[in-house]
Amino acid sequence: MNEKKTLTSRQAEIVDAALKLIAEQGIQHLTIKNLSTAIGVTEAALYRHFPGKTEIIQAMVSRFEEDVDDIGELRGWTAVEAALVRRTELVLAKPDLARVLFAEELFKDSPEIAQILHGMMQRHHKIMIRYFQEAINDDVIRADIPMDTLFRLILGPLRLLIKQWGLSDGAFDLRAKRDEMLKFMKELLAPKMQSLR
Amino acid sequence: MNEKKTLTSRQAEIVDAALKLIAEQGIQHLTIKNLSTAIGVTEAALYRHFPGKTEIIQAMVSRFEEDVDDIGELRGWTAVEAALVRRTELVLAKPDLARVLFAEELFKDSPEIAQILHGMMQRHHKIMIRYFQEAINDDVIRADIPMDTLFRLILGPLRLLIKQWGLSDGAFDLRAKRDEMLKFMKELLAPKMQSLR
DNA sequence: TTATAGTTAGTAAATGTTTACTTACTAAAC
DNA sequence: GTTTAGTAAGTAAACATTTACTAACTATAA
Repeated sequence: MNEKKTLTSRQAEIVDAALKLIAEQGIQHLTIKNLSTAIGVTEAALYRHFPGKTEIIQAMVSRFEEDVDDIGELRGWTAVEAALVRRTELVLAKPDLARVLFAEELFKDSPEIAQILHGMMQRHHKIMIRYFQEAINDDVIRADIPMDTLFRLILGPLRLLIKQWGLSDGAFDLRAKRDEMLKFMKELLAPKMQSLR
Repeated sequence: MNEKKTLTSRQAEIVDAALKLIAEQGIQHLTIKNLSTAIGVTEAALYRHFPGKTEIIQAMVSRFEEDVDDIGELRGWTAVEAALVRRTELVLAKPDLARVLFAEELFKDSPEIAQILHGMMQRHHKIMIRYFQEAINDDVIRADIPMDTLFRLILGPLRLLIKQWGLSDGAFDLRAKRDEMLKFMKELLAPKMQSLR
């Protein structure tokens, strides 16, 4: 559907700087001036690498997609856990990217970007629901919770955890809290009586 | 600590318009020009009522405080439920305000505003934790989940629910989904054996 | 009662700055 | 000797804010 847009090293550098700018100072400070001085060139130089600001933002958003999906061959609850782990590891590896990832409001302009994000969310939602269904079939989590509610009960806490971590500037151990959360989630969502099999 | 800043009717009108502008078009469109034309006056007229744009945003944020707190005489799990209900009702009653409420990133500028928001969040967190502790003492929810994790398990799903509702432009029944979520939350978080009492 | 002075809430026009973007030129690499 | 990646110096538009002025009230002193 979308062609892979391989970036030159300079383009990647620009996109990284843009990400960092937004993460640290908010989207209001993502200006051509700030971006160019962050890299150490003049404003005009950016236009050698991108046709305009919009395309820079687009390239930035597209970068999200690389990192989000793909859990390998896992399935069921194992896949759910792997997905949540993967997401927190992404946050730890690229905090700038992560801080922007959950801020869908930032891109109210430019319907193109909003649509990319929306598509990503839809896809993610679909995949997670599949894992949930498998986990239910495996009798690992209870079957009486509607899928959308289940999604919120699991992804909501994770998002809040990541947001708190970002706002606190990494003040607590994200991995530890994530593992703790996962442990309780699995226990809480387990079927009432695990007798029959 | 903070003096009550009673707004004139015109000031309130400006703040409302600002809120609406942000909710509908994002903070990028909150300009003096857009704001003034939304109200139907010239740009300069706004400066008769506020010293500058910063103060308008500040007044806007301050307005949140009125609506958030205060659950009355309730306590324990009842108070938790009431707090979550109150929040969704606020979203339903004032969608503009609500959509801005959860967008902390939008106010990275102006440390004053960030501090107001931070203070609000802290206070809210503290109150909720107190209710949780009461609910644990009442043997309504289990005692083995750390408070901060419990907070995320309960508030995370609510935030996600509201965010989804906002992004979907009110496409589903927020009250119904909230009640469903609350029902499952209470059941999931109940102590394992409710025998002794 | 009617001048006088002051306030309130507005305007039109101009300010200086910042925005994204362009043009013309240049040094070096292939 | 042409492509590549940069610069210096600009542009028009949008931005927040200021200025000088005005019309409609309001209180007060003659």
